[in-house]
Amino acid sequence: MVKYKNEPSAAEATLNRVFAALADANRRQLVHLLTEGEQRVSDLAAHFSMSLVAVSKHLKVLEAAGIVRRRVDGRTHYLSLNPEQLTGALDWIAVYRNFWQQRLDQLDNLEE
Amino acid sequence: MVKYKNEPSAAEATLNRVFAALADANRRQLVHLLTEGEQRVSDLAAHFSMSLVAVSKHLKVLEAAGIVRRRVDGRTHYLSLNPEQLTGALDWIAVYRNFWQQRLDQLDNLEE
DNA sequence: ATTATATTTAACTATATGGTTAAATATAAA
DNA sequence: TTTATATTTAACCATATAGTTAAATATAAT
Repeated sequence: MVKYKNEPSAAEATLNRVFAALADANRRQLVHLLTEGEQRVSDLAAHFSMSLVAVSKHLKVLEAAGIVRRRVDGRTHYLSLNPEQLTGALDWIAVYRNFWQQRLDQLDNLEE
Repeated sequence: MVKYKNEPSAAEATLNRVFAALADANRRQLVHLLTEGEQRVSDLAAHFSMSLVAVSKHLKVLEAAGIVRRRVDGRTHYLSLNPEQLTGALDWIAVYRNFWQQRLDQLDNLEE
């Protein structure tokens, strides 16, 4: 019997952070806003009813997950999207979402 | 200026739950184990070092997110995968992961 | 040098999460 | 009917999360 929870690999820790970052609608909205390009913290915060400090914290969560990047110019912080970081999460989900479809495809191949 | 956080729609609440459910490596492992087919709580728990009660709670989180389904037969609960529930999360990520690639594709189309 | 702007950090609160052990519930077997 | 099995619920603990306001830091403008 193989048991798990041995070592949480770096890849697993990254998946944890990426999925957790996306589990909040405000953060997903931040990702959406950043498709318009690089933006300042206060520009982003203007779209929300919560405080700028709260938005700043959400951006840190996205940054720690590697989903957004920060460029600092003087007192101003510019945030931008790093979409490649979503690849691991996308691939993980795709495997299991497509699970039954893959099985059906395999059956089709056997019948050919 | 359009502000958000007006009403958390049912679709957003579902995405919140699905992403949050996937943000834990033990739960992702449960999903993986369930690709082998319907299994009992105690069968699943045997793969982990944590208690059966803890596994039972993780299964509830996956069930609340709609990722797994439960069939009760007497005292035994059989859990199975509901992969279609991952579609919304997959689609959400795909939009943003493909964001730059789509932009590049659009540029390619203009050059043709 | 003073003031205003951009943002983070600190301190705090409330609630959620992930785990535990003990007890309860439901069903099956002896 | 007594006992064993399968699982959940309850009560609890420690840590994490999401928000707040106030203070600190860094930089730019007057």
